[in-house]
Amino acid sequence: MATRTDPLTLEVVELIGTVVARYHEEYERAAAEHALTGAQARVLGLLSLEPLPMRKIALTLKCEPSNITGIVDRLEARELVERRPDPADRRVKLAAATAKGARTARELRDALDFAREPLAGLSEAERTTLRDLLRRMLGEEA
Amino acid sequence: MATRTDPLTLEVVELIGTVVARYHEEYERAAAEHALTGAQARVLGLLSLEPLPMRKIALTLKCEPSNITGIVDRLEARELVERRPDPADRRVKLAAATAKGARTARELRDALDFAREPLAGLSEAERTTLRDLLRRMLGEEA
DNA sequence: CCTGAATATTTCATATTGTCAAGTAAATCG
DNA sequence: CGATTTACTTGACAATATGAAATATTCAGG
Repeated sequence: MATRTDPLTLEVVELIGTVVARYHEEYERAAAEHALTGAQARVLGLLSLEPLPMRKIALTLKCEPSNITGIVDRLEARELVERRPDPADRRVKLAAATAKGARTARELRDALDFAREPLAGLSEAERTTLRDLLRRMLGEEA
Repeated sequence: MATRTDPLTLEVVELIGTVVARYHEEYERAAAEHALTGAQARVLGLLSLEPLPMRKIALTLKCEPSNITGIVDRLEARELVERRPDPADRRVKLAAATAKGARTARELRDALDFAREPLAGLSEAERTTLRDLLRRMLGEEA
């Protein structure tokens, strides 16, 4: 239990807190530039990879399915996303990014400079070390 | 610009995204155990360090001052925080954690095991390396 | 000192996000 | 076939966020 309070560990925890805060700021800023909220940007980002059932979006974002309905409604109203029937199961609605939505998602990703520009200051060997330490910190499943 | 798209950098960026998601989950979970929202927990955490003018809280959390009014209202209703006049400027109200609020903030901090337990799996030398890499990634000001 | 601009906070209107409970439609199981 | 489960939507409500307007106070210039 020595690691729970030793100064080094506390400092790393605090640095991670700073990383989290910085990441969020950047994410919200990038989303706002496209007149999207953070939640909308997250859903659009997911759907730009592949169409997903509403249920799956809720599971991924760990929120209630009823919440996703509204977010997709707003994205759909702006023609960034569309609902399609699932041919295999008529209960399911697949949400999919439109061409316009995919374009917006790409621009959003490009705008997300956080951790990309700062990482340029690290050598390849250092980035490898950082990757390995983060992987181990996040555990096996990551 | 090679670092903007090379696989190693993208993987590190993705790992950081995972860290951010995990941190948030844990933070919300810890707050919920005390029947607090994330925003309330953040404000209470700030005020447990020192009393602050409402304006300062808004600046720190990068949101509108009118937003803070409601959050402090709810914390005050639960006697976790109190508003005091600022003797130096009668326009200002200082929000301060009560004894009960300070206790809650401490429990909250202790419950925030994220990154503390996982870090136990890293040796001291590795934690030092991680700290230095994070510091450099965050830049001089961190 | 007095007036006008600036500052700190609150209030109000409004949008988004989140939860939960209830409702509808479709699939699945016995 | 009938009962249960699953997927999604709807409605009610709380919290959070923004922006504009209102109030009180401070401050700066004349």
